[in-house]
Amino acid sequence: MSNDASSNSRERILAAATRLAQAHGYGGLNYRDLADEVGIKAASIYHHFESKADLGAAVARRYWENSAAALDDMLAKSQDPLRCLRHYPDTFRKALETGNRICLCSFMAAETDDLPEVVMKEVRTFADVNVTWLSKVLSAAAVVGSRESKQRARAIFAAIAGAQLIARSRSDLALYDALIESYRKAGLLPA
Amino acid sequence: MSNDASSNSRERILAAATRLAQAHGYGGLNYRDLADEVGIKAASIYHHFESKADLGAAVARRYWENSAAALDDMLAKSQDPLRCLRHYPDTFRKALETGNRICLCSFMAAETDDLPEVVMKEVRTFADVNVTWLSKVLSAAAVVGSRESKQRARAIFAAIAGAQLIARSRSDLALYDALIESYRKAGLLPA
DNA sequence: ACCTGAACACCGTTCAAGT
DNA sequence: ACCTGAACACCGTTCAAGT
Repeated sequence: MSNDASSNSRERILAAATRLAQAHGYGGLNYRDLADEVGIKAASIYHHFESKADLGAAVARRYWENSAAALDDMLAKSQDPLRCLRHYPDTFRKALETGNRICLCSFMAAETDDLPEVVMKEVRTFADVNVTWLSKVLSAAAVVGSRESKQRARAIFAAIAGAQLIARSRSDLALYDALIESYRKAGLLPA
Repeated sequence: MSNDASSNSRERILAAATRLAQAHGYGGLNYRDLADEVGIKAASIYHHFESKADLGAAVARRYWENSAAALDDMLAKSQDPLRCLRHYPDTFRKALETGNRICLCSFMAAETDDLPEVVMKEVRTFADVNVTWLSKVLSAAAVVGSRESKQRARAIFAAIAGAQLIARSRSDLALYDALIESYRKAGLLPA
């Protein structure tokens, strides 16, 4: 079984750490608050993760794996790349909806100077996953030519990360929606 | 005189704190490193700023005041709103050029949950200053109608903040330039 | 006024001892 | 196997006490 006591604790640590890091960053994530949420003591976390760097890397890896799966799932189910493209901003909206959080990797991108390399690597992969998916979908929907699709994918990803960041600073979900709408009007995102 | 020992210490603390916060955030800004850069002891900082919140607010206020002055100066000197709009991304590029730093207020926007209200207030003002200036210049250059200028201004500000954040995570100045170029191609920024 | 030593609270981490 | 109390070395923050 994968659902024995060990993997359950590990799962719950990962889930709580993800939530905390989306609100406070890697630096602001602390073992005592994390342990409190899971219902164990800080020292017990070391039974599941060798170090904070190890935990941070596992959290970020999990984050992009889930994102990649959700995006691929959306595309497989709808078979409509343009529709997928219209729904892409929703995945970032959810973080704001849930306690005004932001994308884990956006926060970690800001923390570049203080991030262990094992964590940084996963942050970069999150961006790669998003850009690769967007590029494929942009091409399939014929929004841009295949030669420009990666460029445009990067621009969309960066712009949405920025919109999420600014909306968080105002705790204003409507601002996020307005920014996405502006991107559509301006031509960055397909209407 | 404004250049006596007191104001010099204060100035040097502000300057060093700004640089540190652009790289490590408000949470990652620490008094010992800050004091080392200024050549005093950590406790001495409290003679110039009542608390870390007070210092953070002063730093952020200084930051948007300087930005507002620089933007107004650029517009007054060139008298060419379209030219100003083309140079706007350069002001964010400079932070990346200087030790891969990002906009102080972008980092602080991520830290929303852990920021004292006095600091948060200045962070919001930085965004307001930029959006107001962009809105005015967009209108003057007739890039968009005056009714849509504020919407577009917000979109440009958010997108550039995002581009800076992503470029930092890759330590890649060329990526920032490519993102700005993509924004122009897509129609978000005037070519 | 300007500065600092020293205390304080908190951090990630370790480890012997518990179940 | 999983967990914990207690301790460790360290660090950011604060304040009473110096000059």
